[in-house]
Amino acid sequence: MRMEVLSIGEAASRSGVPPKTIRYYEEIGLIAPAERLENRYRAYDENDVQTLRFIQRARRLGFSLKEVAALLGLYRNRRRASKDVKRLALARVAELDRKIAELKAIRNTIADLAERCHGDHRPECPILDELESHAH
Amino acid sequence: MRMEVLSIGEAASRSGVPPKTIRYYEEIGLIAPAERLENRYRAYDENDVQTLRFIQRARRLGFSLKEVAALLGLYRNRRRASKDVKRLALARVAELDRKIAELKAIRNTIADLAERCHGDHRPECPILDELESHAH
DNA sequence: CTTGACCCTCCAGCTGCTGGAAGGCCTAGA
DNA sequence: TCTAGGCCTTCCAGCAGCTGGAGGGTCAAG
Repeated sequence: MRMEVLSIGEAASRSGVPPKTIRYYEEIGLIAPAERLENRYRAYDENDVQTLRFIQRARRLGFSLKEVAALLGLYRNRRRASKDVKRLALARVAELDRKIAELKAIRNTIADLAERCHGDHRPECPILDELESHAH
Repeated sequence: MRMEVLSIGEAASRSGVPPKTIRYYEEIGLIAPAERLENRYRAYDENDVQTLRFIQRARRLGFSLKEVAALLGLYRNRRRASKDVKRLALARVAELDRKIAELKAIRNTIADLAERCHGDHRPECPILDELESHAH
C-alpha cells in the first residue's frame, strides 16, 4: 500500500469525517496528532483514513466518544479479548433498548393526546389541559 | 386562591423544577423574570408553580425548549387554535417515530454483531472487523 | 499576479442544564 | 450576642460533540 500524503480535506472526503471534526478528535486526544508538512499542514495516510472510518462507523452505531476510544484501543491491541468488545456492545444494546422503550412510551402518550385534539380552529385541546393538570 | 409568596426553593420543590433550572429558564426568557422581595430574593406564587409544572411535563414528553415556549404561548392564549397544538404534537410524534426506527436499526446491528462475537479470551470478534471494513 | 480554494489557530455558540465559588441574608440555638 | 447552617444571590465553567466564523497563511491555476 503506497502511503500517499493526504491533506485534511482529502482525509475528510475519504473518511466521511469533516475537517473540523478531525481537528476536534485530535484536540481531545481521540486520534494522535497528525504529522505536519513544512507549511504546517496536517498530513494523513490511508491508515489514518481507515481509523477515521472506524471511528465514524462506531459513532453511527451510537457509541460515545469515550466508548469509541475504548474500541479503538481494543482494535489496535492484537492481544485484544473479544470479551471486552462484547461487553461494550451488549451495554450499548441494553442502553438502546431502554431508550427505545422510553421514546415509545412518550410517542404513544403524545399520539393519544393528539388524537383527542380536534385540530381545528376551536380552542379545545386535551394536550394543553393534560400538560396543565396531569398529576404525574 | 391565596397568593402565598414562595421562595425559589419552595417553587422548585412544588413544581419539581430545580432552582438552578428555574433561574436558567428565566435567563433564556422561557418564563418572565420573577418579582423580587426587598432582599432581592425571587418571589413566586401558585400560578408560577403551575407554569413550571406545565413546562416540566412538556419537557418530559420530549418537547424542546423552543417547542415548550410555543406550547406556553398557545396555552396562555385564550383564542388559541387547537390546530397549532396538534401540529406541534404530530410533528413530535413523527420525529419520535423516526428516532425510534433509527435506534432500532442500530440496536439490531449491534446485537447481531455481539451474537457473533465469542465473548471470551479469544481475539476474534466480528464487531471490530465490521467497524474496520464495513463499506457503508 | 491575482483569484479562489485550501489550510492554520482561536474563540464562540449550539442544547439544557449542572456544579462551584464568593458573597449576602435569615433563623435558631448556646 | 454570636455563630452555625441553610437558604438566597450572581457569575463563571463545564458536560457532549461538534460547528461556524474571524483573521490570517499558502498554493495552484489562469
